[in-house]
This record gives sequence, C-alpha cells and structure tokens, in this order.
Amino acid sequence: MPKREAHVALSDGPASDAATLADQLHSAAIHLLRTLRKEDDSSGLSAPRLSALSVVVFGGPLTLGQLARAEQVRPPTMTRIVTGLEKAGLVRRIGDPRDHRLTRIQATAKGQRVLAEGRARRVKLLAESVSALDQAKLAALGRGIQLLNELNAAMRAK
Amino acid sequence: MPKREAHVALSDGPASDAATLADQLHSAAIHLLRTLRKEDDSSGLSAPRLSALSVVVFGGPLTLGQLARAEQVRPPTMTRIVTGLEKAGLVRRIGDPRDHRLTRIQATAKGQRVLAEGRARRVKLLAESVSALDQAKLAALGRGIQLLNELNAAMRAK
DNA sequence: CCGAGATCGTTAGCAAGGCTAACGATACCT
DNA sequence: AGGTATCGTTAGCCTTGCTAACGATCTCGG
Repeated sequence: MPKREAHVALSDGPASDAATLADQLHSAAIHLLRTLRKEDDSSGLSAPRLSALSVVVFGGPLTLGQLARAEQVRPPTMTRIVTGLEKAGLVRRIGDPRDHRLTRIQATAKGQRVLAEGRARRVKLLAESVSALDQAKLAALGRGIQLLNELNAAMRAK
Repeated sequence: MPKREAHVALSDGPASDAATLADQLHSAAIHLLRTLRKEDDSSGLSAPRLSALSVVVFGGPLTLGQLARAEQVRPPTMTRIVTGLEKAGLVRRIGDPRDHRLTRIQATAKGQRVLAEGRARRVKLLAESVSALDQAKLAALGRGIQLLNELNAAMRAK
C-alpha cells in the first residue's frame, strides 16, 4: 500500500491551535499505520481478507451482508473476499435454517489461529517501541490514546 | 479502503502494559483514518493519486522513479498514476535536458489548488472535534502526538 | 571513440479489489 | 395467492498492484 502524505507534517513539534494539531495527528496516524502495514505481508493474507477475517473471528458468525457493512464494502465485493477466505480454509459458509436467503460466515479453527499470529506479528514492532518508554511517557501515551478515542467518538456522532 | 480491526479494542480505557497500549493505539489510529478517509471521496481523486500528487506538490519536481520509491510502488504503477494525473491536468511531465532518460514530474497550479482544497476538507472534521477540547486536553493531545512521532521515529530506525 | 553494461521509463499482460446492474431464490405481508 | 422486499450471487467494468520484457539513453573500460 502506498504512502500517504509523509510530507504533510512540515514541523515536528506539537502546536496549540486545533487545525495544526489535527493536521499533525492525521499525519502521525498515517505514518504509524504505514509502518505497521509492512508487517502484514508475512501473514500471506491481503489487507481486505485479513480485515474481514478479523471481523468474523471477533464478531462471531455474521451474515454476508452484515460483514459487507462492517467492512464498508458492497455485497458483491464481500462475496469474493469470503470465497477467497473459504478456499483458504479460514472461514465457512453456513446456511441459516430459519431464513434460507442468508449465509452466515464463521471462522474455522485455522482462521482463528492465522489471525492471532498475524495480529501479534503486526503489533510486535509497535509494542517493542512502546515498552522502551519510561513511566511518565507511558502514562502520557495512555492519556493521548484516551483522547483519540474521544475524538473518534465525537466524529462518529456527527 | 475497508475497515481494519474495529473489534481489536475490546476495552476502551487506556492500560499500562506496552502490548495492550500498542494494541489500543493501533486500533485508535485505524478508526481515526477510516473516518477521515470518507472525506476523501469528495476530492474526486483516488487515494493513490491524491497521495502521489501530494508528494509532488510538497516535494517539488521529482523524477518518476523517485516518486515511485517515495510512494513505495513499482515504476510501472507510478507511470499509470502519473498518466492519470496528467490527463486530469494536475501534473506535467518534463524532460531532463541533462539526462534524457529521466522524466521530471511537476505539479500544475490546478494540481496545487486541488490538493490544498482536498486536504482542508479532509482534516476539517477532525479539526472541529479537536477545537471542542478544553485547554488541558489540548495540551495532553499535543503531548500524545509528540510521543507518537517518537514512536514512529523509533520504529523507522529499526 | 566505441561497444558493453547499467539505468530509466514505458508497454504488455496478469491478479485482486472496488463498483453498478441485473437475477434467482426466499421471505413477508395484505 | 400474489406482489414486494431482501439477500447473495453473477457478470462486466475500472483502478491499482505486480513481473517481464523492451527501447532509449547514459557511462565507462579498453
């Protein structure tokens, strides 16, 4: 996946006004994910498949439509992604006995294992850097994450 | 782009151990960018094109190869992206008088304008939420961003 | 000075992931 | 029972990745 706007953060230090802060946060988040994404390759799964698998594993059996909505993707796209995962033996299609229009998607044991391994590998790099921080920085980071979650909630509410 | 692991953050509050913190940070960053990405659509430019344009605007004239490396993409891919941007009138191909193998890519005035508008639109949503924070939270956010940049630098150094 | 090799961008051709449109099967509701 | 709504799939298109192969150009050793 391509880099996104490395060049946006023209200054490194934090600033006080909202627009600049928003800009820096945006840029920092992009950098973070770009770096972590490199670790994804080793899982052998493409990003969309990994993401869909993740939703299925953590969200329990879902219908294809629910999965498509969760992944912000159209049903035909999800059909193909699920077909790929199914061929790889990571998920199963299960018919609903009540409503025969539905197909429930369920993770296999292999799917759960593959996801867990991939996730661990991906966050490992970040976790190593985090654990090098001292106690004060760790606390500040925790506070920052909390604020980030607040911002996310505020934006979602709009 | 699809959602990535909304379900990873099983708890909302910050925690102290590095692995959990890393995990929550990962998840929060994903959520942030996913929300902001929705604003991209209105620019009429796809993500790869927007990103490449951004590098060209901020990084000055670059050769196609340099641009490809900056975007972590192979030359043939960049050839096509640049061709698309060129047809949209956002960049220009310029031959190098010294070395005729090179093609320099330069942003047009329209390209600069389109990028500026797109960026403003994208960060607007975030900036609004940020400006609703009180002074203490603003300071904490700034500190968090600073830490994020440190983490990014640490990971990049590895 | 010139021919061998390196470098650069493009072309050709493939796979994956996104979309819309259209369809068949099933469920629901009056 | 019949009309309508919903669900997943199929078909067909575009964009974005890739590798392989090529033509043009530069560079450097002899």
